[in-house]
Amino acid sequence: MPRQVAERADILPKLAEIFRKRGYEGASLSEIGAATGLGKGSLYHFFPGGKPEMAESVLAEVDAWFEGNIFAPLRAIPAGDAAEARARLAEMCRAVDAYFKSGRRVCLLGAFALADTRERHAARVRDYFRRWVEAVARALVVAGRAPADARTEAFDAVACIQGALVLARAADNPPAFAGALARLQARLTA
Amino acid sequence: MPRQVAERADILPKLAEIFRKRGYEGASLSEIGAATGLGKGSLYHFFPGGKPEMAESVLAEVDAWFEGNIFAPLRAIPAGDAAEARARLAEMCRAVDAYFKSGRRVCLLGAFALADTRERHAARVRDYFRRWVEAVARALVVAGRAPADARTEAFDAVACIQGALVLARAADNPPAFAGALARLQARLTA
DNA sequence: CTCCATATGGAACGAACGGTACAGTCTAAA
DNA sequence: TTTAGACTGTACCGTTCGTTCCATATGGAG
Repeated sequence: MPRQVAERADILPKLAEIFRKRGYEGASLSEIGAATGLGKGSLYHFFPGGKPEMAESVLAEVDAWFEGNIFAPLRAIPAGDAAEARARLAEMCRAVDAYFKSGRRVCLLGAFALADTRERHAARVRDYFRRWVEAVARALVVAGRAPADARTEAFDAVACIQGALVLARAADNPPAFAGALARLQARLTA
Repeated sequence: MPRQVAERADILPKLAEIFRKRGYEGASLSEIGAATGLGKGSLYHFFPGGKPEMAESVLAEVDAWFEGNIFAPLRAIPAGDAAEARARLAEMCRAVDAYFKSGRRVCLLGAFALADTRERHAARVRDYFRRWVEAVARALVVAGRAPADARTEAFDAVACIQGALVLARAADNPPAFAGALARLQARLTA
């Protein structure tokens, strides 16, 4: 194999960062080139499908991270182990706080859910949030909630996270996100 | 005065609708022209500042609507009248549900808080959410909460609304928004 | 009717867009 | 040392962007 100066995997985080900062439509190829340090030739070498493929790849990577680090651990809680369920829900809050850098980072899928790219990535965004809510609901059932209550509480929990991100970003007040997460953790593990 | 076929006030709702649907960067002048039924000449006649002025005017109008219909009523609750405070908090939930068309409409300021236009409209977005949270907190204090609790609960309430909008939009499931609002109302008026 | 400010559509503009083409650079294997 | 092919920068393409400009239409005031 010839040289491999840049890796697709190295580019994706930088791509994610610029899509977060500028949005899909707002991120121009020249900006992307500047942010990644890659010329258009390299960009189109790694992403022959152009900007749509870049965005899709970024979403897939973010989705995979959440699937592995957030959703799967919640789903894998042994039935009946309420204490473990509470522990993993608390761990979710910690991991979410870390991922979003305590409110300094925006949820790309949340932003794409609201903005112009809704149509384009609707299926992936829908699936991401569905799996998140279902994983939390599963954990809450193990923790002792009635299934119906667990579902609404899980919805409200994920909504709380997303809303706190919006408000923390709007107020430019990252600590507010951490505070909201702490209260959420208390509610979930009550 | 010569004819006035179109009014600035008539255009703003249509502008808001297209910014909601396509985002700031995604909404092109030709789309805006098609959506409003106005040529570029008319558009630039009403908004000499171009697209930035259009967005700013829309945000100002939305902000004014919330100020008059949501924030002010909450702020104006007579001190000590806990029952009235609960009633107006319930009325806020009803008005919010109506405004967002039960989850079929997106919060423009929330979307702008996350997306590419963050820098441009940061001050207005920050002020909007700050006034919202403070108004709810004021009502909660009158309803009997301790000031510190009222502040965090108000933050969580507005976050819940914004997050529910994100999730309802992502899942393409408007009723989920109404459900979240109903639960929020129950919590606030408890 | 004549004015004239207001309102309007659309042609035209430069700039920037996303995307393509390709010659050139470099490295690992032969 | 040669060579195949992964990588890279850049010039360039057609398109569309936001904006400007202007000829024209309109309707109340004089």
